[in-house]
Amino acid sequence: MGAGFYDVLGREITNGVLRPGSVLTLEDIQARFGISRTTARDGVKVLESLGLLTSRRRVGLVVSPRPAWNVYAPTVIGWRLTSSHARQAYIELTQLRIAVEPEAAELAALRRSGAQADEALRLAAQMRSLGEAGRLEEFMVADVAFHRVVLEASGNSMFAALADVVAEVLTGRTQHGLMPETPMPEALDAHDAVAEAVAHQQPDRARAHMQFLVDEVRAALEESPA
Amino acid sequence: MGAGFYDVLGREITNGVLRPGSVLTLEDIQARFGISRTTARDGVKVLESLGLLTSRRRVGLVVSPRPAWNVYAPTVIGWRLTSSHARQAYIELTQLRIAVEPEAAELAALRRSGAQADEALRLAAQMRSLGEAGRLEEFMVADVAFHRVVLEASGNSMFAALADVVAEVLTGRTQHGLMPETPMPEALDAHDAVAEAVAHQQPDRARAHMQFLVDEVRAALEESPA
DNA sequence: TTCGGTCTATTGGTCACACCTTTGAGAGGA
DNA sequence: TCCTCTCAAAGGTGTGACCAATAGACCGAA
Repeated sequence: MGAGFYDVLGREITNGVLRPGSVLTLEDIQARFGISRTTARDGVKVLESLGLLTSRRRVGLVVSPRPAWNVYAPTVIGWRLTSSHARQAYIELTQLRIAVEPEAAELAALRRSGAQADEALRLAAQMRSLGEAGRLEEFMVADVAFHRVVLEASGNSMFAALADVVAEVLTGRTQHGLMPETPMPEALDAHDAVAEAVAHQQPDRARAHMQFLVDEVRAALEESPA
Repeated sequence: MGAGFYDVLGREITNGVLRPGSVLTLEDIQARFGISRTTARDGVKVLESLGLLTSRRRVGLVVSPRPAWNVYAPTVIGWRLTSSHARQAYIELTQLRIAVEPEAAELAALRRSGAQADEALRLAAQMRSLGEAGRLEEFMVADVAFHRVVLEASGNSMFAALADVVAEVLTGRTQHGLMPETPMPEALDAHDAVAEAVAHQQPDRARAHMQFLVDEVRAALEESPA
C-alpha cells in the first residue's frame, strides 16, 4: 500500500498529524524521504491539486485548512477511510449516498439504456437468490454492482462518479456496524422494485423504493453509537 | 483566466477536443508550449491527479475516459462550465444540488452552531428585503450565502464542499434559463422557513421547505428546452 | 513614534542535461 | 503458429544552476 512518498504526507495531513497551517519546505521533504528536488516537487504538485497544500514562495508548503480539501478525490477518500477518523468519513459518505441515490434512481428510470435495464433486473434477481442462500460475500458483490448500474444509468456523470464511493460504503458497512449484516427480505423486495421501476421507466416508483432502501440505512446510522 | 499551460490542455480534454484515448508525449507538450520538461511534467502531474490523463512508459500520456475524471474537482468543474458542453454541466450540477440540499438542511437543523443559526436567519431576512426591493444583484449574493451556511452547518464536509458548486449554479442560472429571474414570494417564504427550522432545530421541517425550494428548480429544469 | 518605502535573504519555479527503468513491438528461432 | 529475446522509445529520477517572488528586517522622513 502507498504509491509514493506523497502518500505518506497525504495520510499525515488527512489524519491530522500535520495540522492545517503547518509549514514544510521542499528541503525538509527531500531530507526526510531521501529524494531529489524533482521528485519532491512532483509529489507536492499532486498534494497541491488535491487541495491539501499550497506552496508560497519565501514561505514554503503550507498545509491547507480542511474546507479546501478535495474530499471527492478518490485518493483523499481512500486516505480518510484509513485514517483515525475513518468512522466520521464513513458517516459522511453514507449521508451523501442517502441524498443522491433516490434522485439517481429517478433519473435512471428516465435515461437507462436497454442493457442497463436488463442488468439491473438481473442483479436484483441474483441478489435475491444469493441473499436467500446466505452467500453473503457474493451477495455484496451483486449489491455493489446493482447500485453502480443505477448510478451510471442516471446519465449524470457526477452521480456516476459516486459509484466507487457507494461501493466503498457497502463493502465497509459491516466493519462499522452501520447496517444489518443479513439482507432483510424487505430490502430484497425493494431492490427488485427499483430494478423493475427502472426497467419500466417509472421514475417516481424507482425513487420511492430507493428511498425506502436508504431510509433503512439512515435508521441504522442514527441508532448506531456516536 | 488560465493559470498555466495545463489549463489549456485541461480545457481541451474536458471539451472533447482531445478525445479519450488520444496520446501525447512530454516532447509534444514541450514543443507546443515552449517549456522545459520539468514544467511539462508538473502540469501533467496535475492533470493526472485530476483523472484526465494517465502516463504510461513507452507509450506517452493517454487521455483518460470520461468516467475516470474527477468531476468534483473545482478545476474540472470550472473547465466544464466554460466548455461547449456547459449546459450539460449545469444540469448535472443542478441535479446534484437537488439531491443534496434537502438532506443538508435536515442535518443542519441538528448540528448548526448558534452563529450559523443567526446567520441563516439574517440572510433569509435580507433576501426578503432585497428581493422585494428588486435589487437582484445583491439578492443573489445573499441567496448564495444562505445556501452556503446551510451546507456548512450540516457538519458534513462533503456537503460543505458543494457550497462553491451551488454558488456557481445559483450565479449562472439566469444565463441558462433554468430558474425564474425574479424571486417568487413562495421562495422567499420557503427560505425563511428553512432558516427558522434550522434555528429551532426542526430537521423535518427544514428538509421539507428546502425540498420545496429544490422542487421548484426541478420543475424549471424539466420544462426548459433540451 | 509611526508610517512608508527599500533592501535582502529565503524559498519555490524553471531550465538543461544526463542517466535509469519500464515496456510495446518487432525480429528471429523452435 | 507461437514463444522468447532484444531493443529502442518513452516516462521517471537526479543534479546543479539560475530566475522570480516576497516576508520581514531595516532605514529614513514626517
